[in-house]
Amino acid sequence: MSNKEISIQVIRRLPRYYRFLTELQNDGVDKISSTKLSAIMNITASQIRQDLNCFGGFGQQGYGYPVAQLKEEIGNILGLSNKYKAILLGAGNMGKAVATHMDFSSLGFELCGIFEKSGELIGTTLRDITIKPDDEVQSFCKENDIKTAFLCLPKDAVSAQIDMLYSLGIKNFWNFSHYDITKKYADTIVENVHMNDSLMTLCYRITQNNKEK
Amino acid sequence: MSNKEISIQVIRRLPRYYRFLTELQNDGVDKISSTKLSAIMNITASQIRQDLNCFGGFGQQGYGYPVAQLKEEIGNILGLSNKYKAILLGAGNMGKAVATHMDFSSLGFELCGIFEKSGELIGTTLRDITIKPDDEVQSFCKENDIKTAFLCLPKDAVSAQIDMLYSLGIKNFWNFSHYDITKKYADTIVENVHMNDSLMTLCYRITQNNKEK
DNA sequence: TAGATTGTTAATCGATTAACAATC
DNA sequence: TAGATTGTTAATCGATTAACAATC
Repeated sequence: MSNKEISIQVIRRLPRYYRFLTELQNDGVDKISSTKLSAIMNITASQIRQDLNCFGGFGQQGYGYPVAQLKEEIGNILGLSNKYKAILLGAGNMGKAVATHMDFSSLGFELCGIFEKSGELIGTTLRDITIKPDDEVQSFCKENDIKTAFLCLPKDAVSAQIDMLYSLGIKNFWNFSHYDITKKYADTIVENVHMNDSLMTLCYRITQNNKEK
Repeated sequence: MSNKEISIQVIRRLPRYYRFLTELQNDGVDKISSTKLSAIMNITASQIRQDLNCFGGFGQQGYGYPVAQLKEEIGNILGLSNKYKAILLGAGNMGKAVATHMDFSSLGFELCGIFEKSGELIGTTLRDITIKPDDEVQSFCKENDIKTAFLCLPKDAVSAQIDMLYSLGIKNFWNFSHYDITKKYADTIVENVHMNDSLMTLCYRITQNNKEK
């Protein structure tokens, strides 16, 4: 397996390919050329071919790409058939949204536990998972060999918990806070969802657009 | 005002600058050099100077950048002091999280209305806003001159509503669905929050990391 | 075989980094 | 003035696009 580094730009496009291929599959399309796909996805055919060839030759000259197979290949590259055990910290509105919205099993994860700092939420359930108090995180992670945490906590709460999580061997994070995990622990894998940043960007673009008129 | 196009990469870094500057300000720091800031933010000093100079010379040779002033400048560039009126469609878990989590007024927006397709949520309140039924969207937007919508709906629901929203003159979207708004209406401004894609990327990186061992 | 479309190399474009003169 | 640090130009690096030979 040749492990030449794939750029993060390419990786971040894979989910989008996967999504469009799933749609094509559902529409009963069984092959597609890079040119046609490029029209659907609003990117260049060159980029599609370059992207896919980072991982191997999935197409067939003169024919195109087999939709179902390509989708599966991309799923494999992403590792979506894994069941990485994860816990969710924070069962507030964001945690609730994450727990209920995401189809973890088709995204490579299994949500095993949900934790809250205390209060009336403890003991209630989300998606058949009983919310536990924070002070059980440690024992739970050890027992269940948890390596991944979804952090739906405010920044300060993350800051207060991160050392404990790291010491438990949890090094993979899906982070909704603005706490900078990588800065403190360089050997972690962190995907951030920064909703504030996204909304600020929208604000900028609206503001610019208004100026141009 | 010279309007040479600023690259989206630069724009997407502005919220992060803003965040770090806010922190520095809270810590009572009143000036900072690009070199020191680069160490804190884990980027190069060159990039900081290049980024900031897209918008003007905010620094002072031999001294550095005044923290409070620079923060304010970036806030102005982003347009955070605007109060763009927006409605939220979808008061499910994600909509609830968005409505309660985000401090819209410091992000350039004002949340004016929340709408749900019907059911028991209608009439309840979120952040002092009474949730209204979908069929009032049209009249509400006209009365209140709404130009922006936050879409916390599943893809199919967006697909069913987008023409109506567009016809009302709503062209700015904060979109949590995987519906491709820009593809249908090219003259819209859309910021997507694709949580699935983010989690898939995390999955990929974990999978890669496991392989390397 | 002829036509189509990939895989892949080469050219272009743009973003990041380095260097340094300007200047506080 | 000397030291520090910006603003800005130049160099480098990497990503995207174009082109085309390989091949189904």
